[in-house]
Amino acid sequence: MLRLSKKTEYALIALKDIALNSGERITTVREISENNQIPRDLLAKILQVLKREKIVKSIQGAKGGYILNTPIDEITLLRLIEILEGPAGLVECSLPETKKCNRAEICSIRRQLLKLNDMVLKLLRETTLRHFLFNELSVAVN
Amino acid sequence: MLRLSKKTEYALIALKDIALNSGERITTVREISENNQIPRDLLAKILQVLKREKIVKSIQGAKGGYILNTPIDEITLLRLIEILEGPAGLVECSLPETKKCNRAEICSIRRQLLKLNDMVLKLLRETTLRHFLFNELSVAVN
DNA sequence: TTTAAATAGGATAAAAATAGTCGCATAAAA
DNA sequence: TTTTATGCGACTATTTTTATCCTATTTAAA
Repeated sequence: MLRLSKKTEYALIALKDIALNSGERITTVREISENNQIPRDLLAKILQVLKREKIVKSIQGAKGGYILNTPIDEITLLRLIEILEGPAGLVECSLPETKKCNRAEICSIRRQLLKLNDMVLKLLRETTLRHFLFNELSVAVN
Repeated sequence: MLRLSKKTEYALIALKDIALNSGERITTVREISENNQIPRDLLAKILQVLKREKIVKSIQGAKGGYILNTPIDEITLLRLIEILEGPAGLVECSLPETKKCNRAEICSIRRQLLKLNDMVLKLLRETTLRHFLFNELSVAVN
C-alpha cells in the first residue's frame, strides 16, 4: 500500500527528540520510548542501526544514551529509509542488480516505472531531516 | 520498502495492452499473460477487479476478453493503486478513520508525515494512465 | 566492589501483507 | 456438444514487517 515502515517512523521521532536535546544533554531509549509510546526493544534496535551508520553516537553505561553524529541537515529522508528498509524503490527492477525482476527485459512499462521511481526518490532525496522535522516541506519535483 | 505491488504493475501492463488494441479488437487474459510473462490466474483476478470498478468491460464466452470501459486519460495512477491495494498512504494515520495509528494524538511528526504523504499522492493523482503509459512523465509537485 | 542503568546484538516469534494457485461455475461461439 | 473465455470464492505459500526475548557488556554511582 505504498507505506513507510514503522521503523522509519520511529527513527524520525527518535531523531527529532535527540536533535531537540542536542548540545544540551544525552537522550535515552527509555525516554524516547515512553514519551512517544514506541516499543522499547524495537527502538533500541533501530538506534543501534543508526549508530552503525554514524547517524547517531552512543554513550554506553549508566547515564548513557544517544546524541547526534551527523548534522540533521545532512541526513536526507531517502538515506534514512535506505538505512532502515534497504534500497528504496517503487519497483523491483529499480534496485541494484541482485534480484532484478525477471521480466525486466520484456517489460512494456519498465521505462515509465523507473521514471516514476526517480520522481519519488528525488523528493525523498531532496528532503533533509532539518526540513522535514523542523520546517515546512516544500520541494519542487519533476 | 516503499513498493508498488505486483498487482498494480500487472494491471498497468494489462491496461497498456488493452489500450493498444482499443477499437481494434478484444484482448484476452491468456494473451496478456503470455506476452508479458504474468501468472494467468492472478492476472484474471486483477482484471475482474478492474471490471467491477468499471475500468474495463468484459465479454464472456469464446472470443471473449476485455476492452476499456473508461478512457485512459480519466484513470489516474492513484485510482488504480487504490483499487488494487486499498487506500494509499505513506502512513497509517493518513488513512480513513478505521484503524488510525493509536499514537496519532501524541505523534511529534504527524503533521510532517501527512504533508509528505500529500506530496506523493498528488504526484500519483496528477498522473493519468495516458501520461504514464504513452507519454513522458512530467508533473510538478510541491 | 557491588548494584543499577544503559547500550549491543543475535535469535526467534508473531502478525500482516503480498503473491500465487485451484476448482468449479457460467457464458458464448463454432 | 465442445472449446474457449470470464467469474469468483477458497485456499496456500511466501515475504515483509513488527515485536519480543535473552544474554552480554559498559559505566556511573552507591
